[in-house]
Amino acid sequence: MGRIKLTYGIERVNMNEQISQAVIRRLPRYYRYLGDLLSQGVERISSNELSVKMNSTASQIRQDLNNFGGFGQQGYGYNVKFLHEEIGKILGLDKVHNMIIVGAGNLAKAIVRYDKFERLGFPVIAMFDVDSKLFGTKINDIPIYSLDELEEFIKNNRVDIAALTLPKNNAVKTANKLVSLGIKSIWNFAHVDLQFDDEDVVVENVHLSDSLMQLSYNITRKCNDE
Amino acid sequence: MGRIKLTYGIERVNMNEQISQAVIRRLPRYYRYLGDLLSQGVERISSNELSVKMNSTASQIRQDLNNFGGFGQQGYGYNVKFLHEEIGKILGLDKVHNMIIVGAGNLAKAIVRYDKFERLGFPVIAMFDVDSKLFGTKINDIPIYSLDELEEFIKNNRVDIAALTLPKNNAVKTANKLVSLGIKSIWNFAHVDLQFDDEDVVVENVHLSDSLMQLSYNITRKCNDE
DNA sequence: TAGATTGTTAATCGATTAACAATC
DNA sequence: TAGATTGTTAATCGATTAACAATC
Repeated sequence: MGRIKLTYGIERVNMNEQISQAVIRRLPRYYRYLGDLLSQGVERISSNELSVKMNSTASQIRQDLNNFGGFGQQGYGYNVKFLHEEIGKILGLDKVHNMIIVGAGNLAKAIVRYDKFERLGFPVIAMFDVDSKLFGTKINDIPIYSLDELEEFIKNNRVDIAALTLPKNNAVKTANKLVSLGIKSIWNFAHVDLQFDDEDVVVENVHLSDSLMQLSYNITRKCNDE
Repeated sequence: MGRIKLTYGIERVNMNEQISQAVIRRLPRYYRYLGDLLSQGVERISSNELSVKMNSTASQIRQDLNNFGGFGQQGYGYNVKFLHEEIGKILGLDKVHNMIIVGAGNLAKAIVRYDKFERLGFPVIAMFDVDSKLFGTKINDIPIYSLDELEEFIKNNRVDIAALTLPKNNAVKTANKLVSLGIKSIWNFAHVDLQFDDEDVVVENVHLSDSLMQLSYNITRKCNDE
């Protein structure tokens, strides 16, 4: 089911065509829902059934998926296991991405102790901080080094992602240092938008306080509605 | 500057008109940039100057702001302090929102220890967990109670927001319980999309692994580009 | 006043939804 | 085969950008 379409699908994929961020934002969500279906033992699903579960539309799901290829089969729908795997590949989850965390505070601790990321293929291999009291200690078996050791570490280890969990004022400086050392992707939790001239560097900004303010806006709006 | 327009602006505001989520998502960002300008001592700014700083367009900024009123002045631009305050009000930051955290794990610890949220008007007033070893202990002076005490606590204290930082499998059940106890807004970190029939309940889902997968997609895409 | 910049309308662009022929 | 459901084109909707008269 769908296997034969795979080759066809893959051939159709044109990674150079720009795919909208709106679509990309939805991919992890598809992945999650398909994972849930998989663990429930569901074998196949139609775009319509999935749209009901996801509070979306069948049209949107088919459009989104067809950006990457034809993963379904007329009259049948989509094979859950196959589609889950394919979206995983699109998201790069078939590869391991080594991660370091810069700034060994509470958020870093939360990330390193949360096994979900490791299971998805994003193991934390080291943490860095400026606080000398932390040097040599470990959290969840992951060592904390001095920021001064960053360069050497990056030389000797493959680092795919650097998570930045440090105060706003140090974030830009540290991010620039990371990029100058060859880091190509940054998962930024500092409350500042990072941007780089280098087109090769990708950044994902996570602003928890922005999220909280959005919630607050919606609370406020509800109160003012009749 | 702009003061006179204020009354006019406020009168124009129609909270019942639906404002798009795209606009709302940008509000905290405006608030942040204006806050930075404020602390830099900048007094006025034009939509064009701001658009350069924010990597946006002057048109979009003016359109966004005019959803809520006319905050600027022709020939002058926007008064930074005034606009910052006004956006703060729109976001509900002029009020205090008491927050509880359900699930006293590492992420909860990170939130409660991060003073930024308190400064924005979102103090954590209590935490709850199922682990009896934690009952009666405190983190950052905030007490941890048993989940069984939730009902009584909510009766005796004003709780505006409940942050959910617990495993996926307990999240839905706990969220339903919270809503049944009268909680109207949930900041959800569990890896599941929460939804409620009750229109009054607002939810903000924060999916860190979705964010990480988005980053991963962009890494993968870069590699495949020529 | 002249210059600058807003608020706002109109034009464009892109994303979502609808429809349906293709096909399993 | 008949029924179901995709892949894909066309229509619609909404969001962004451009333009400009209003006005400080």
